[in-house]
Amino acid sequence: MNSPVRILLVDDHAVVRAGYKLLLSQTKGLEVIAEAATGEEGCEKYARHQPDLVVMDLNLPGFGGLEAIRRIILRDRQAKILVFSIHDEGVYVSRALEAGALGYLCKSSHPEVLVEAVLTCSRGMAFIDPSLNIQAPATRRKTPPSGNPIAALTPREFDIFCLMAQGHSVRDTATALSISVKTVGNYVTIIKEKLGVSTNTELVKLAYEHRLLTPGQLTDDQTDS
Amino acid sequence: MNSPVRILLVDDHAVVRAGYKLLLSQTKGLEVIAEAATGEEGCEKYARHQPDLVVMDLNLPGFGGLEAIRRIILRDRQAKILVFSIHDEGVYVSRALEAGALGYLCKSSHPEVLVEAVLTCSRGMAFIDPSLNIQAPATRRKTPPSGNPIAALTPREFDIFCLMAQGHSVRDTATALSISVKTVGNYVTIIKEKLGVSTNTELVKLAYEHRLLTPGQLTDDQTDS
DNA sequence: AAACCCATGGGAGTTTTTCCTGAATTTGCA
DNA sequence: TGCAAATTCAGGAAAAACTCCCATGGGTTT
Repeated sequence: MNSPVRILLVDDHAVVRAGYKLLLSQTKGLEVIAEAATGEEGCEKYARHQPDLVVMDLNLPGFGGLEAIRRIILRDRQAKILVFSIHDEGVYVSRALEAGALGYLCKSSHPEVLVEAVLTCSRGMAFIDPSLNIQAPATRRKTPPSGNPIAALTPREFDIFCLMAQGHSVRDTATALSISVKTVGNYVTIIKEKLGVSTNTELVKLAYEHRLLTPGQLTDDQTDS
Repeated sequence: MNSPVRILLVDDHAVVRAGYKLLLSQTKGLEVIAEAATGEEGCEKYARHQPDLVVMDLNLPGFGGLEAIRRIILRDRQAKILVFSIHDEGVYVSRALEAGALGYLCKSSHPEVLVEAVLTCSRGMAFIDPSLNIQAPATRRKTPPSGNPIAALTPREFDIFCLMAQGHSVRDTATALSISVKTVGNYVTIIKEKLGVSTNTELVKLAYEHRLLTPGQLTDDQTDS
């Protein structure tokens, strides 16, 4: 505990970042040395500051958090990344670990758990929020298949599935990921086949059914008058 | 400024609440006296503590933030509610104001803006994040004709919207309605324009957001990996 | 090293969408 | 009642997206 743990915060909500920063700085030995709002910025700041730990949201503009994790890991196999997402779905947890994350927390976790997770991960140990009763996936970089067809998607397919399910067009998705429209088109075809659907709209349905997306809060007072 | 502003925080993410709490307590004169994680709890805590100001997320389990706002306002016409959401779309802003909110902020706003908004609203004045370049200040508790765009659809358009939103293809929809594929295609284009979206997938999203569809029960195991 | 999986995209043909146009029918209302 | 506006329906042409098939290169596995 001589030198503090230098942390990079990646989250697209400025206020939320500010809150975490305060929260973390409550614990001595932790220091937020940089912040980023997008995946791109996160990668860049990682390279620049070489933090001891990254606390990363998954839902980021541009290429998402998963891709950011992959890119960081690509540069630094030893990077310690703690995912801090609003999603408590198992799929996301396994995807994040698969991408190279060391820990996974949910934003609805208890604040003390955040600190605990940060400390644990900073020592290079995995930490998954126990309240997310996810059976320990053990080592990172494992992809055991399961009954859920979504789990059968490759990492890249999953990225594209997420973007498409959020309502993006093939073109937008391609732009966001900086790859060819053709590639995305081909992926979408394969994804639909793997998931057993025939339209893009069914993809979105599936995402909601599997709680990868959750309906917002626009309550509807019928035909307002 | 003799007595501090007593604040009720409503947000379903515990860590996020903890962050806000710290952030707000940085400013003297502000005091978070209660927290709630759901709409129900928010209403209950409001009644119990009679805070000077409510900082409310919209995305809440149970009945959403909007409904919570309505219920609080129903009990206390003078309640001061500052919405603090991740959404920066105008629809959400007008919905919130319509429900009775006094202010609207986005989580990606600058942290200083949060404090400013809290102070402003606590004095009973409206505050809408300027960076959300929203035009309508709209006196609160007014019901502007805006309403939801889905209500603007003609009956036939609505039929087609529903079918498409359920994941059907244009072809299937045409078959189901015994009209030409061309006709349905044209409708879909118009519907998308009316609803302000550009892809079919966004149509499905919209249907879920407006609770025209709700995620059903998962049939397959959701505990993957 | 041979065999695979994965990510990436080109080619080409098919299908869907978009945009523009025009018709028949219904509706609103003055 | 009558006429304008709105609604429903659909064709054609060009643009976009979708499919299917194939090829390359980098990793892993065996």
